[in-house]
Amino acid sequence: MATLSDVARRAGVSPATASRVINGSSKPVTEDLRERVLRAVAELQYVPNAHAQLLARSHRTAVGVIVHDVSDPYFAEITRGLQRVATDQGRLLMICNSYRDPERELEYVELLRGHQVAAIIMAGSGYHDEEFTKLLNEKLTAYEATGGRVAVIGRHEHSGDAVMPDNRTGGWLIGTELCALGHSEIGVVSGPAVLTTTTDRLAGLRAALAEHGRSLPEHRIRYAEFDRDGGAAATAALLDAEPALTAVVALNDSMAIGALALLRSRSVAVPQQVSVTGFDDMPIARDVTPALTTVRLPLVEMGARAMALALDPGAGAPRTEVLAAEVVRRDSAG
Amino acid sequence: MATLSDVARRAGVSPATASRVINGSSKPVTEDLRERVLRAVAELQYVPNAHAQLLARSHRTAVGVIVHDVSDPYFAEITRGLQRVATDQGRLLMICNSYRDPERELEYVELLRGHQVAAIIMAGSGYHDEEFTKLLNEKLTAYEATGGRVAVIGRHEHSGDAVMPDNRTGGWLIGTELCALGHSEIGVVSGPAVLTTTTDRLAGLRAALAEHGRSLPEHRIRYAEFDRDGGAAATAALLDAEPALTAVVALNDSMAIGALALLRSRSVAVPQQVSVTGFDDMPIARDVTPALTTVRLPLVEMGARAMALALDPGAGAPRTEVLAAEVVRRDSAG
DNA sequence: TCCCTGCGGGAAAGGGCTTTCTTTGCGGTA
DNA sequence: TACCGCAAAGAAAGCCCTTTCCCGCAGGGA
Repeated sequence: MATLSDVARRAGVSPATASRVINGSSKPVTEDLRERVLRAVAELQYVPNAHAQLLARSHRTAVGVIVHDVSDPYFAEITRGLQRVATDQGRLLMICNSYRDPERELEYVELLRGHQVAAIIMAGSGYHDEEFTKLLNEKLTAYEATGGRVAVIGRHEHSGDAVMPDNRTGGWLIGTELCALGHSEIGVVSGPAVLTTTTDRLAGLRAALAEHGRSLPEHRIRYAEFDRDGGAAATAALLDAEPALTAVVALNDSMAIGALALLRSRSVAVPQQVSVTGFDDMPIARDVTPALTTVRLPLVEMGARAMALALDPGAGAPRTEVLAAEVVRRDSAG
Repeated sequence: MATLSDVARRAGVSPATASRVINGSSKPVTEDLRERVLRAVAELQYVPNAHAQLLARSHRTAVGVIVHDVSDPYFAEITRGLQRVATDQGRLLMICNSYRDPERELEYVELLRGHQVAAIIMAGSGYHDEEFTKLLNEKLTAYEATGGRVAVIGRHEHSGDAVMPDNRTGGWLIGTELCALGHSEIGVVSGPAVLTTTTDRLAGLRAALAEHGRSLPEHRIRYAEFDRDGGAAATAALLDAEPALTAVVALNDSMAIGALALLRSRSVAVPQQVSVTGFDDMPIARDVTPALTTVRLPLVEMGARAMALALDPGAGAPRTEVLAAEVVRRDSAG
């Protein structure tokens, strides 16, 4: 592996000069030397050692992102927004998948801190777990104490800059929608109960039903993983136990797609026999059949805003931006 | 930001000892000192500077991955396979999205090389572009010359270890399938013509049609981006120009989903009036309506194999593993 | 008593780069 | 001719860690 001094030696200059040429330093270098350096670089196929560079200039420039799983469309969209703003500002992103493992989230905070990132952005739900929340907050605070910036998307525990999708109102909206459509026997296909996203959405839904004089007993809720197969399994269990249901509220679109698949396999007509709704409005929601009635969250914008917050030091007071949810009416609820 | 010497000073030991404790070195350290060091680490919230570590131990351990877009399910699946093997071997992955921009691919090769990765894996299609191919090969070869390992997924230009999905046979299979179903008026919704994936799949398809005495004239092929919207647009153009078609072959599943959406919007019944097929068998293919008849590629396995090749030095001769495609019959073709 | 061995700890040499500070050499003024 | 000032190049001091090499000391055998 060729080093900078190899280049310098070959060009007959000092490493300092070579460095200046390669990095386009503001310090002027005569055309002759500049050319010799560039030739040496090409001949040796020299590529600077990124670690050495990053060590030498104590320039924090990259930004770390912790999500549950980038290949999940929900986070893919958020990441797109993050990416856009980051690229505009010439910043590199380090993306880490926690796969919803709190332990791994803690590890990644340390990893990113060790990599000297300028900011850490945590996307995804918080956990109902005091122990973990305390630990995470400690680590984030320690990071901030050394000049790092933190922004979170949709978790309320950390007291700092935050972008919050309005999950509660979203739940309320979809509940209101179903009541307006005349449903009273409503079941819920829910994500894990430890996630704050889940409980927020449930709380909104519950409030809407209460306003219409309906209740949501615990036995009409099934908890499972926040993915397609979880949705299918929860729907199956729910229908077996509660055959009278006329509507199934899935707490995200992936689960809703699982619900649709299960209902199709049992030849239950949607929405004629049972209505199904989702949450998030991922791109695929319009392509399943029937097209999914769901709650839209401005995912890309959430990402963009979070990155903007993270990169702008701010005045000191923590900022919170709440982004509104809205119902998207398609064909799966009637 | 606390440094190792801060820790050492606070614990009253030398940096060497502190380092040994923190990294669990094989060299023994008395219980007393070990404890003092650990206490200092906790008190100072010390996190080692990753760049300094990576520089000091000239240990290449991370692996770089260049894909078109991880949030595209095709690459998401491949990445899952890569990830699995990498994790098993305790390796970190650096994932880079080229967004199908050749320029960016070249940049990322340099970036990864600069980051001292142990191996680079390139997934996704090659380009029909001699200039670019030559440049890329030069960069990869230079990287290999310094001890780096390279494995590619599905591109034939680089002479090294490779995992190859059998795109040509896949195209042949789907063509044969449609002929068997009695179709003779077949149109193609294709990805960009510069991608080798596209031309391989087309070639197989063409061969199958030829075997059944049918041809595939150029005006029955529409080229567009390899995504949903590209698929919808190409299908619209194709149907307008060739109203007699009874089958549309999309060259990947995303495009097929776009085709389905467009046909639905025009109230064309699938498969009664027009059959549609996809390619790749992404997870969502079974959840659209009608469920997609497509060609399955073992995406996760492709990733796993590629990582295995990359991490195993091999005997010297380049290895190529071809992974077979198979038809998955669902409801969109009849 | 002396020497050797072995173990725990520290000093110091990198690892490859950036950047400040210093030096050198030149043209121009008094 | 002597001196000043400036521009361009080089020397060297870090950046923060790991790891080799060396040293001192205690214990055991001769």
